[in-house]
Formats: sequence, C-alpha cells, structure tokens
Amino acid sequence: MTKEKLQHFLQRTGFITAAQAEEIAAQFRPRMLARHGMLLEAGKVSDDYFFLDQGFMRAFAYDTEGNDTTTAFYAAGQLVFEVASFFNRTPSREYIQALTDCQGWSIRYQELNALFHARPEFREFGRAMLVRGYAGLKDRMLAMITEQAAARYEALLWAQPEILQHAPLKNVASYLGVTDSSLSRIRKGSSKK
Amino acid sequence: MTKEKLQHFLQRTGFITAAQAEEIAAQFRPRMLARHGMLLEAGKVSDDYFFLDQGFMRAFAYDTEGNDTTTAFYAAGQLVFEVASFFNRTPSREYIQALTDCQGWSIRYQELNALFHARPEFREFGRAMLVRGYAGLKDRMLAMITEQAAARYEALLWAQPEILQHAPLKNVASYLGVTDSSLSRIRKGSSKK
DNA sequence: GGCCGTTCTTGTCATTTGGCAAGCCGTAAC
DNA sequence: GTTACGGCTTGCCAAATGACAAGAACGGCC
Repeated sequence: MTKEKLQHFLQRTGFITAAQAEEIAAQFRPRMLARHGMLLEAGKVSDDYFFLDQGFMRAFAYDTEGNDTTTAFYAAGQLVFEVASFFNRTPSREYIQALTDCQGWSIRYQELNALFHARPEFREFGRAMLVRGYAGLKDRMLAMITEQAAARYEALLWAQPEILQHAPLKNVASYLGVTDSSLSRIRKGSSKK
Repeated sequence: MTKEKLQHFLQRTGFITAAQAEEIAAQFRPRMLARHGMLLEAGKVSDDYFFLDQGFMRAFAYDTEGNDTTTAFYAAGQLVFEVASFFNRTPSREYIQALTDCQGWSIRYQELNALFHARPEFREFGRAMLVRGYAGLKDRMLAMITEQAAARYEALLWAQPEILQHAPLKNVASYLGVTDSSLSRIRKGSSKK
C-alpha cells in the first residue's frame, strides 16, 4: 500500500502542494484493522488521526437505554477520528469499528499537533476538515428535523450508496433515526398499505 | 460596555493568559443589533466572528417547503457565527437574528486569520471553539435520534432555561424538531390524555 | 451436511406526532 | 376605544413511526 491516496487527499483541499503533501504524509504510519476490530472504544482517548485508505467503518454509541446507535459511516478516502475526544484529550463516548477489513494511515495527537505548529498549510487543512465535518452534521440535523424518514433514506441512497453495500440495515436504520422495522418497510416502498 | 466579558471568555478555555486576552480583545470592535436585526442573511458570506455580550439571538434556515427552522440559540457569553460560511468564505444558507436588542464584540475574517497566524494560543482557542460546537451538535443529534420530543424539551428546559424566556415557542419547537402544536401539548404535560 | 445465531422482513396493534382550523389573548397601530 | 395581527392553545382526525413477536433467509462453524 502506498501513500498515494493520502497525499492526494491532503492536496485536494487546495492548501497543500504536492511536495508538502509528501512531507506531511511521511509522518503517518500504516494501521490495519480486521473486520469488527475497533479503532476506538468508549472510555478511551482517541489517539488516531486516521486516514482510511481501504475498507469501511462506522462510529456508534449506546444511548441511555443501551441501544446501539450509529453516529457516522466512513468510506475509503475519509478521515476517521472522534473530534471531541481527540482534541480535548477526554474519554470517548463512542466506538469506531471496522465493518470490513481496513487499512489506512494514522498519526498520533502529539505528532499532529507538532505538525500543526510547524506547518501553517497543514493547520489550514486541519481546520478545513473540522469545518467540513461540522457543516455535514448541520445538514444532517436539518434533514432530521425537516424531512421524513423515507426522504432521508432516499437522500442517503443517492449521496452514499456504498453504505448500503457494507453496513447491516439495522445500523443504517439507527443512523437515519428509525427502527429497523420501519426502515424495512420504507425500503419495501409501502411504509404502511 | 467594557471588554471584560470578552476577555474573561477568552481566558476561560485555559489557552490564553490575562495579558494575552487583553491584547487579543483589543482587536475586536463593538457591534450593536436592534431586536429583529440580522447579523447574517442567507446568500451573504458571514464576516463577523461575534462575541455576544448582552442579548439573545437565534439562527434559522428555510427548508425546502419554506418552513422557518431554528438551528441554534445564542445566549450572552457565546460566540455567534456561521462556521461553514465564515471559514469557507461561501454564501450562508442561514440567517442569524437578534431576538432582543444585542451588543457584543466583532472581528472580521481577515483580522481573525491574521491573529490566528500571529498567536498560537489564539489558534488553540479557535480550535477549541470549533470542537465545542461540533461536540454539542453531536449530542443534539444523538438526542434527536434516541429521545422523544417530550424528553428533548425537558432536557432543553434543564440545560438552557433562558431560551424559553426570550424565544417564541414556535422557534423552540422547530429547534426541537416538533411542530408548535405538539410543543404546546408537551408543555401542557399531557401529550394526548 | 446440520446447527446456531444474527439479520431482515412482516403482521398486528399502540403511541407519537402532524395537519388543520377555530378560538383566545395580548400587543401594536390607528 | 377598535381593529388587526401574531403567538399560543386545543380539538379532531390522519399519518408516521414504534413495539413486539414470529418466521424466513443467510452465513459461520463444527
């Protein structure tokens, strides 16, 4: 596995040149996860700023009743880490789990911070990643409030069809904010009839 | 109006000393808004990194059916700006509106960026603000999925009772993801009988 | 191959929430 | 004062979604 995808990902934001991307990528180490392996567990402090090169992952948390609720899905080519735990150095409430065998590139908090201090362009990149995640979550929240479950499912199908190929439907259901039974009926096309 | 609250707010994150806070705060300019005045309108680029010293505000957006949906409330002592529009320099989808007469301290994007480049401790502060907002939104999303409307209302009442004193209930309703009729029934205590 | 556990679907019924429309009430305008 | 408007509540009914349980389908494992 080469660092090609990682370098390309760094460049794509526009803040980082090819030469810089190579130097930055050099700081990342390979990280593998077998299917069902955990990148992060609740109670621990997230210490991987992880670029997913191949595979598929999800984040989830248990609510007060003990229900497993999916909070995010990650396809190859995305950054995977728990923002609050990683940057605040606090125990995570979430788990991050490999849904397939995964490989990617990882850097620890200390190293990332050193890079941020040394490289203005990488700081910009880091901020852009935070902003992107934040904006995506806001969109999802707005949809949760204004769209019905069936419409949210359709939108997901359109925007990230890969999810349906890798994640069990019950995880998709909790991500969408419905029960697995309801999702099953939505998929059938007749939510009642 | 003095910059006392702003300076205190800067210090409270732990990254910034009193002396630094004074220097940083010196870069902020006063900004007033009459009740119903707009800090930001959809289509424009957010260019105020605004510390709300006194007053109460809300952010909202129109969904595809034209419904006014409240996306956030802001009490005095909070930072008010639209993250994606401000940092990406893209047109905002949201409005930010004064619910009461407001005053606070504002800095523009260019100036903020200059400060970020010049002052590592302020960068840390800025990142902490992003992370805080992100984490809050994640919590809200989890509650939206796992808690019923009545429970979400109770939680809001417990965590931010000021909102109920300043915002019309229909705004609170859309923030919670319910209709104003439903909120009315929830408040009555008997969501049906 | 046969067993077992998980996932997914489906039926039945209850609960939650929404859509309307009417009415009440307070405030602002004239 | 009277009028007009917006905000809030409430009744009635419909739609959306959940809870629970049974059974089919599938995959891993011995």
